[in-house]
Amino acid sequence: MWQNATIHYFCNVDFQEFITQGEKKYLPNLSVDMVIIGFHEDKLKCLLLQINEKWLLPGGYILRTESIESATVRILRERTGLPDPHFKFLSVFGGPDRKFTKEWQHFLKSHNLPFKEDSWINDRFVTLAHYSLVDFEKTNPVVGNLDEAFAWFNLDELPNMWMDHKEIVLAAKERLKNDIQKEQVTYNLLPTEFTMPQLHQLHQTILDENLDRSRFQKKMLASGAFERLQKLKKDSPGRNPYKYRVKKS
Amino acid sequence: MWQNATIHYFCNVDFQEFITQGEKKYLPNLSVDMVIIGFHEDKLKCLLLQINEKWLLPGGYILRTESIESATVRILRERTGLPDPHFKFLSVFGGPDRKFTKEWQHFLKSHNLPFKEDSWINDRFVTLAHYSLVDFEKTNPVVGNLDEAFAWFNLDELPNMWMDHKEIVLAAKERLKNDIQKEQVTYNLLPTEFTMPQLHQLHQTILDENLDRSRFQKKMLASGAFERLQKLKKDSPGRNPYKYRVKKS
DNA sequence: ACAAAAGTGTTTAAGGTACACCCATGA
DNA sequence: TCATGGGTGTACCTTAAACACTTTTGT
Repeated sequence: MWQNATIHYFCNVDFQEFITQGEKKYLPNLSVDMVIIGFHEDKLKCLLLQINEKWLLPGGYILRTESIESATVRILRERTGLPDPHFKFLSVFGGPDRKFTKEWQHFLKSHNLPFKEDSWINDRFVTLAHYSLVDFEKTNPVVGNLDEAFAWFNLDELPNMWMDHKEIVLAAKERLKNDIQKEQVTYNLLPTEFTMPQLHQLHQTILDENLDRSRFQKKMLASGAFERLQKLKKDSPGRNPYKYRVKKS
Repeated sequence: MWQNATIHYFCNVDFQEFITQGEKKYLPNLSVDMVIIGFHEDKLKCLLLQINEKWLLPGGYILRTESIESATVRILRERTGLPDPHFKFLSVFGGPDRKFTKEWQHFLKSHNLPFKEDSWINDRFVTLAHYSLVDFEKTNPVVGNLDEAFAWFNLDELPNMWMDHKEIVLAAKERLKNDIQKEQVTYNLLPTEFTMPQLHQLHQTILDENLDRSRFQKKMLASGAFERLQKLKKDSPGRNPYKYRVKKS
């Protein structure tokens, strides 16, 4: 179901500081959540973190001194190890009942920590959801202070998740379908050197439909966005495909 | 430069309540701003409010008990009188220095009210910018408690505005260009019954380019989104155009 | 030799573009 | 009857779609 799940050794001291200092350090009632999407074995994968059985999106809060973009980059770097991660704004989620009171209560109980109803983390949160397309192979996920593990989930086999986090993932999935048609952004999901069959498969997976191989190739090449490199040596039967790279303009 | 400018009689009592109660009533550090766009005399117009010489977007704060959508609708209704206004999320603006300290200080000074540096309205604000397309003729703008006047400005002749509000308007203008191509949303800018030449002119104005008359008409009719009504009686020379209405499906 | 995989070509349909033509109306 | 504005038609080009064909590779 997931790979590279990592055990996390929870630190009470860090958490206490998070609770007591957070209210001053961060903008209240506002969070950033990241749908981090990778592509592996012909499937779209989403990076999730585990807290108390349930899973949630990587995310965080906005320092009073930083912009939303800075916060997003900071959070992404912390969780993926990527120095210059791709990301794009997705949507705002902010219903009046969007509170994580129960989740935090459960978490604190399981760690024998005192629960305070009026703590800032129990207040209503408006979240700025983003999505990030990453190269699965280059991504080295790291859990946060509170997380027990991380895992890559298939986008169509999501686990039990916090609050509306599953809804956010599905919104990102739909958004990708729209964005892929126009923007080059999608190539972040592949290594810098890739073959047309790989790109073809990626598009088919994202759009969840079969695309004519011939037309796809011609369309991509006609766009002029790629440069052809040497051929790839395969072990499997069949012709060796060319490798391509996104043209740097 | 503007029309229907309305004098506002400022009420100290209302403002005091706004300052003292606002911190409890509203989500802190978060606002909603609206780019309200109308179409009049072949020009796109934007509804702005005046406070102390400078102009700003209609906007407001989010009640702790309401969703962002509710807040947006509430603010729109208050300012336009429209019962069921169109709106669409535009973008988040939230740089670390996005504070209106100077503007409020100026405002308070001019009304002989005490200025408090640590008031919640002087803190950093992340704003959720939306745009709304309205029928110019049906819109009855109403100023807010603090505003001196309202006015419709041409989108390409914007006045001196608060902070990044001009940037937000220009973002909406660009966004319209993208949205008009796919969505029927744009017809909110016209009366329910309109002619093809009117729609043609609207599209040309939004896209800021000439569109082939013949092709435009055929494309619109081929979309099947419109139903033809009786002809319009004109006083000017030339053939009488048909009126159309968006098909209710 | 054969199957599998990758690359290219061909035919047809649909839609975009530019422009020409025709119709209705007021002065 | 002429200028003006509105509606429709046509020829040309580009792109989409479906499918066929060819080349390269491992077995």
